[in-house]
Amino acid sequence: MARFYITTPIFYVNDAPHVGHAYCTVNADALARFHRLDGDETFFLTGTDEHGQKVADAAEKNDMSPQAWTDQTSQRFRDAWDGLDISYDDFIRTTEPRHATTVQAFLQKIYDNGFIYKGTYEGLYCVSCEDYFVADALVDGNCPVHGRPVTHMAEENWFFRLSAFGDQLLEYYQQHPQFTTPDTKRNEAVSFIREGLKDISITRTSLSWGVPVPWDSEQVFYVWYDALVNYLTALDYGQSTSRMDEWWPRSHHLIGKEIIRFHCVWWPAMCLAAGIEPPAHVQVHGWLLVGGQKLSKTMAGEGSVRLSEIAPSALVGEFGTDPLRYYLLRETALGNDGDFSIEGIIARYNTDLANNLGNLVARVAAVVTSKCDGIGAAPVATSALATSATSLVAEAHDAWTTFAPQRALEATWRLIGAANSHLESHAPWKMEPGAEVAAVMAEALEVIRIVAIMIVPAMPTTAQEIWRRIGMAGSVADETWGSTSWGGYPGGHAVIKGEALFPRIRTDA
RNA sequence: GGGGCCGUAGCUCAGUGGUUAGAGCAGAGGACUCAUAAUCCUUCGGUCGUGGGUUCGAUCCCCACCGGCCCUACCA
Repeated sequence: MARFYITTPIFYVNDAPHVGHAYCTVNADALARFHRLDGDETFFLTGTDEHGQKVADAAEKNDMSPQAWTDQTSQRFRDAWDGLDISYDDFIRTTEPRHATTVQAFLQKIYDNGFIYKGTYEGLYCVSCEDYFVADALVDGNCPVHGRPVTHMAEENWFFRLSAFGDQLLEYYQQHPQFTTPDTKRNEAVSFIREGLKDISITRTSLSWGVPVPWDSEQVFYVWYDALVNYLTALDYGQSTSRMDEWWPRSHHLIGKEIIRFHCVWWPAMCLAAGIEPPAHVQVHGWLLVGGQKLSKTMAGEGSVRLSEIAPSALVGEFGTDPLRYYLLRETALGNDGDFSIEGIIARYNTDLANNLGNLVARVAAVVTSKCDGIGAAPVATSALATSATSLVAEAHDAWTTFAPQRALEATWRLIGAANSHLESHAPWKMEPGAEVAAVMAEALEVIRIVAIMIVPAMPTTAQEIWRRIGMAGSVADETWGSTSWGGYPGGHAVIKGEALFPRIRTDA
């Protein structure tokens, strides 16, 4: 049994869920749904990151306990994901007891292995940022963000001996060329390692909202060292080995490009230090940009649009869940930055969904109704359309398995185009009712059946509705990718002529 | 400051050391009328950021520059 374990980063609860979070999570979800469809046993993990000073402060400001605050803010992500049909198998919160247990077990192991030592952490600290800066990052000796003086701070912390892992990491990269994709991101990670790694402070004494260090009750783990471990918490690390054995070798982390260093350098080093294999694969994605602006809250944003303040629910309300999912998956190649715009969503919606897919389903249903008494027939075994379908299905499959939803959908839409073209060249609406028109429509219906299966990862609700309309029983999600083979449409079923799947959005107003 | 990524048709992007650089959308023309003024066919359109270099030959390799961006101890 093949397995597929996919994760998103856990999102910081102080942020409201926004389009950037949705982009990552929808991609992970589509990949998870594809692998389930393809017969893999699949485990899809997401969650929220809930420790750290900023969370503690926000809770205080809202006159709540940190736990109550995070209960509330974490829920916003679950709500957002419900609205986007995210099929996560587990939702982890770093404040859960199971997570503290795992973090402690994992870091205790690294400590026992001799890779953690006590040192003094000093640095230049900006009170406004609550953050440290290296001297080079300062502007005229002041904080680059606030332009205010920084203070020299020092505290005794526990350090992780990252410097000891440079060679091992490079070797790991060499032996696992697919560890980080795409290649450009892999190169970034490798060149960072080649520059030389410094030990890093992994604990803090100045706050209490964190996971306690098991061998030093005065300290808690710094949030990143707590957060990364979530990928193991969900596999019962430290409790039992069975889930680790099953899933960890098939792990895929989907992350944004800004956290490459944590996932592609620190995290594999920590795993090595703890005596486990690094994750199997880190897939890096880019950012959605609007007018060249990053989708982020920290943008100074002089008059710029801040898409980070657009809630996914607002877009779902306007365009629907499946169209938004489709747009996020189709518009941008995973790994590249992409443009985000309302105009872009509308363009995808109107051309791909309304004109191509929706209209195909509508015109086929109309002709079957008027010329075939509403009953579809089974397709012939071989034809030009069958040949295209077979090769496009293979192309889409290859794209999905290589983390390229954009290419997969592009291939899927070429098949939709082939069906529209097929109808044009045969003009069944000119034919008299009979075997000839039934045969033409049977091929079109077969393509629609295949497409319904192919879009399950991207648009699960639409897939099911199309499935129903061509008279298929049961749930399309229970099909397998293998059932996209030509010839599966049984014939003899009533085809349903329904409302437009995707009513065109008028923009001329 | 250091490291890295990117800059290809109006727009969004593919792409390769070698005859005429591709796709989708937008635009133009035609066909059709089953369908959501949808669809199908054809077509216009690029000195591949700038300047050098390597090469028989570069959009693709090297260097510099310009422009956009990411990382440089907690927001995809």
